[in-house]
Amino acid sequence: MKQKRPSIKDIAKALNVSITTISFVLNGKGEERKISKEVIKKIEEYAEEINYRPNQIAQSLRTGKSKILVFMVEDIGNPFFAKIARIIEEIAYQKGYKVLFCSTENNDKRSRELITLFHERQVDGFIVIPSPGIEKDLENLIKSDVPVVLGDRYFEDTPMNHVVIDNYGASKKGTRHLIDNGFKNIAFISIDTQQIQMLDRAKGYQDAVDEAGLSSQVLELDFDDIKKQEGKNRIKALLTQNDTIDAVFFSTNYLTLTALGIIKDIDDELIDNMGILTFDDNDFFKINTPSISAVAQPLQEMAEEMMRIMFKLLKTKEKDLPLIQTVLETTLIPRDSSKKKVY
Amino acid sequence: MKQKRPSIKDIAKALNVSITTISFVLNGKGEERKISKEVIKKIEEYAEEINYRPNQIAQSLRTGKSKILVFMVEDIGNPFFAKIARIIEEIAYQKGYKVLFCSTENNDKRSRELITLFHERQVDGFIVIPSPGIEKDLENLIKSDVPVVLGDRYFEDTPMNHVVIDNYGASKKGTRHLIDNGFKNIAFISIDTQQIQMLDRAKGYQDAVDEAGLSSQVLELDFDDIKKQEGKNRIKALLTQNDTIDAVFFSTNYLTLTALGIIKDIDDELIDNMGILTFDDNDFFKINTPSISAVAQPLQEMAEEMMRIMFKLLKTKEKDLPLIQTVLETTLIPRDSSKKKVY
DNA sequence: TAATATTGGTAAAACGTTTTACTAGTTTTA
DNA sequence: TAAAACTAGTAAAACGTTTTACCAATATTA
Repeated sequence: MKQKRPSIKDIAKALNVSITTISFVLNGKGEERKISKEVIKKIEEYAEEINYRPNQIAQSLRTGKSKILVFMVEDIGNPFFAKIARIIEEIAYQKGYKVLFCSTENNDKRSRELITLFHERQVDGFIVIPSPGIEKDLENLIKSDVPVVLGDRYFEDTPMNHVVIDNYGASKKGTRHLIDNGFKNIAFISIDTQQIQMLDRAKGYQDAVDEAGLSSQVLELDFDDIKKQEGKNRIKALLTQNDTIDAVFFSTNYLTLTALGIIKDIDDELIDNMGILTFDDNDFFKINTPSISAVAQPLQEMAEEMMRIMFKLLKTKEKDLPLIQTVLETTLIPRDSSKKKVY
Repeated sequence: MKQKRPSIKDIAKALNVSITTISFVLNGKGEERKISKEVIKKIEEYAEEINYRPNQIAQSLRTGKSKILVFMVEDIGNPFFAKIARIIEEIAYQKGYKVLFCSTENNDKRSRELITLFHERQVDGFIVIPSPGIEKDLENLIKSDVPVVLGDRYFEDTPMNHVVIDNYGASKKGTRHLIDNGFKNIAFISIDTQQIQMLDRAKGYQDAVDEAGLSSQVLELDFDDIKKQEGKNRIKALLTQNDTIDAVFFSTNYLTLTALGIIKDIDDELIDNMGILTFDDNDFFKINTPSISAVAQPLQEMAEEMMRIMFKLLKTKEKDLPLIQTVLETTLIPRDSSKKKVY
């Protein structure tokens, strides 16, 4: 027999007190509301005894709060995001929040639908890796008092709370590393997008190359083409037609895997003779032969900082909290793929 | 100015009809309840015009349904689960459901807490990769009419809906593949657990080896030790102290990464001279040198089947639907790491 | 001693739906 | 032509909370 969960009403009936009193006591407002010690004790004990749990849906309906956060990423199947998700999940649960994950595919339409969907569902806050064109939608969200924290990138024209890495610096440092190790003709393979994180990475590369008096070589792929033949062909073309290129720097993790495959495909030796550096570390890079050098983002710190901001926003009622915009540092992990080549 | 979302009441006021009528119409019961065509049209048009969206929280409170599913896995940061999660998410959204992901760490206590938590939150269904000791908890869930679908493993003593792979067959096939390619002393590295999927895999290995008249060599690690030094040491010990081993078969993805690192560590040539096969494919195995052979699970199919069962359960009111227990086939992907070695 | 303040609560509205039970008027049936 | 059936709706309860506004009884103050 499926018996229903006890509600406040049941307690009221059993103890012969009003539901108001019970609600006050159970929300810790007993003292404040001058409820006597005995009544408080009685209620607390009974609630414990029958293992009473408030119905969160009812609470949500009444208060407008759901204790649910949403984490919007490009693709939850991408280990980079999955790892961050894991940390966010952990922190949220500790504070009594749950997290919904969703994948936007970096697609504005989809992002918009998801935002609307979750806003309607009264989620309490959005942590989002934004697709390029949802600036306005996020602005509206913020206007209607929903906490929003951006990760990985931000909008130059619309200041919001965010945590990002120093993309320019990281990219410059990475490029310099390749230069320092003797590479003279470094290609930069990236995504064709106006998103700030990619622009900054491109700029870091460009400046480092310029300062060293070397020439630059940039290939920008369409986001949707990466995994398709089209994208593969373009990478292959770059690497085969231009045989002066002696190193490549990949601007983001989902390029690297595809590209490594192509490099192996072209020529088994190529991977050993070419300098390789990638943004975003991955456990496999360590064990690959050659092991792949990477610019590692501080996943743990990023997640922690995003959540710190989120909870700050959730706690305060003030609308005009000063923006928090955190910039974290990356770690360059030099491995075999970017070692000086000796001939 | 934050203006509140229109509710049914607002429509009622504007059109001068009762909220009952509106509810009926908006739920497609207009005809059935004999509401006139004009009224239906009027309501639908107005709802459209003001972009009315029902408040799902209120709906949930009233109906007891939340349109939320939960997907419980060992670790959402593990690409194997993250990939499945992605597919499940996709299917769920198409049907108007949202998905909460959570990581159990294969820990019973944590799993139990999560189950309680979500049950209280009225999630509509559980898709779960169960930790070993939560049989009873899941049983209770099912008794209180909550749809449950297990994935990856099941409980022998308590039949539930599940979708798994043919672990025995897959493991046997994999072992045979190694044998066919000339390996004579194949070690099986696995997790020390009584969970059915692992037992079946061990058995498949054992039987294949026995049938070929070869000797077996099994190493079982503690789940919690894998990433710690303790686990690493034991793998290392096996591979170095016993130098007759010419191939290893890893029973699950999270072993493989660690172990490959160790193999590289022991001796740079070792990885080329030893046969390697692993359960669970990964994009990196393709591009590793040597590329790693794998027993690939049909992620897409698994997710689809779990969701098919879930929706079947959600749709029916009948308590005693016959159990659906699907067994899917794996694909052996032979790559360089399991090729015949020629000396 | 009359007005005021404090103590220890409670009643009822509200959040936004769904759904059951009802109704007044019209049409059909016998 | 009286009863039955249908049409086109509506009123109100219910889901389980939180919170505002109130109250009666006692204690304090002027």
